[in-house]
Amino acid sequence: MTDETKVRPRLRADARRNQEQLLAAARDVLVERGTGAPLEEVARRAGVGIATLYRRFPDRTALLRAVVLDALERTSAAAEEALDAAGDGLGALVRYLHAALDVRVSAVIPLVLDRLDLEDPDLGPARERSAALVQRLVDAAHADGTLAADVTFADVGTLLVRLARPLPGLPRDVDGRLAHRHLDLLVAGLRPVPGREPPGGPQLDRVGLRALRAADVSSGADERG
Amino acid sequence: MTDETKVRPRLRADARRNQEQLLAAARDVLVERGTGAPLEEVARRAGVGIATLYRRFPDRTALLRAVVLDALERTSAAAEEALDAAGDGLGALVRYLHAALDVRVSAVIPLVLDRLDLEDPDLGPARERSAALVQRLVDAAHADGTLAADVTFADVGTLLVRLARPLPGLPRDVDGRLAHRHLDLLVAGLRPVPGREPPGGPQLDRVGLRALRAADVSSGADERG
DNA sequence: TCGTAAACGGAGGATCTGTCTCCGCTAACG
DNA sequence: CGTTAGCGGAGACAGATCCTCCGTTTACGA
Repeated sequence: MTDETKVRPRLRADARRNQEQLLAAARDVLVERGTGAPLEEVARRAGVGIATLYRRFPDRTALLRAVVLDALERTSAAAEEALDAAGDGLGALVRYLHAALDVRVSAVIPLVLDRLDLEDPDLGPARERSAALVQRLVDAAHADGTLAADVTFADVGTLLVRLARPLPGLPRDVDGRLAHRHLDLLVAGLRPVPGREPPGGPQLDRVGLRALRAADVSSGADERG
Repeated sequence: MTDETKVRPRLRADARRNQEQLLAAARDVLVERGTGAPLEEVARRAGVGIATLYRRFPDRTALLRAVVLDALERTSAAAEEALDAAGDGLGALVRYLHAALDVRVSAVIPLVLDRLDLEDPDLGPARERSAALVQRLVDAAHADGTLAADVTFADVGTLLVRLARPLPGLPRDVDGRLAHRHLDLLVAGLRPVPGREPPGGPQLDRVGLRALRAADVSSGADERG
């Protein structure tokens, strides 16, 4: 096994370091500039030549896949942690949301929906797993009555996207802290409030949300703030 | 005066119509694709030839300016309406926020911060006026105790941006209705909640927010979802 | 109804932007 | 200290976008 792993997959130390920096840079650039961002920008932010990027990731799709996979793994880990932790259902959900905010890309997965085949053998299961974990968090919070019954999986997911996307024009650290702050504010709105009339608009579960996305073929998704 | 106005500024009926459609299309495209979006897309969505766009707006900057100016006027009007309406402070503020959501562009001003000089003779005052009106809404809501004291002008403004930016991958009408729904949910978090511990993160007023933006020179803002 | 000037649309050349490869140089690792 | 994995960046290529020019269409006053 030592031999086995040594044979080829073992990268030279600098190569491994560069690969990680590329992934991190790609994560940031993806969130800030969208899926169409110049790869040279990714390389620059990673402090690496453009050739090094292409050496590791043969094309844009490969890079995006790697970023998304990484993000899914991280958010799944965060969700599991939240499920294990003691506390009420909403507490766990919010704990997860805070963690997911830090993994900025988690929120960004919808951005790549139309560029990547999410049903492929790697991504599909990872995505499924992540979604199932969040679903469990939502269910648990519904079950113990700490999450309002009319707040759905889709609400949680899309609210996370809204919070996680960077606000243009703000320094990154301020933006990040504001996101957590706004999540704190939002929490009160997720609790059941006795007399409140239910929120309007589409009340979508996981399936409903996915169906809508599949249906939407139009509109190139690239943004350019 | 009839003569006066007739002399030149009077556009032919079709020209005026086209101009309005261009503005509307530009608004949408700007929000969805950012400031770098192809102008041909704007023309196409407006149902107009590219030459017509260039005839009305000599360059990208002129078009962006027109869009922003229009947005500022609309949101100012909405704010005034909200101030006039009966009801408590938070009610008025929320009423304004719902209206501003529909003028999607509110979300757009931060996008153009680095492309446009917001201090210029047209934009500066319009922006000032709009901000002052929102400030009054916030102050009034603080004054009558319906808005939590630790929720600031900057929170309101940036939350609006978060809500107004379209979620990629969703049909437009669903996206819009979800935004209103999420605003409904958020409202509970804006109310003063007796025992609650204050939200963390930067508590910025209008001046503080603007200062941060001015400081931030880096990062091209274009997105490409 | 008709004439005229305003307005329109879109083809297409110029330009800009980003992709991705090739190859000489650098530095890990044994 | 030699070998070779790995690096960086110039630059040819491809595609997208800009923006003008000009023949055609249309609003509107007479």
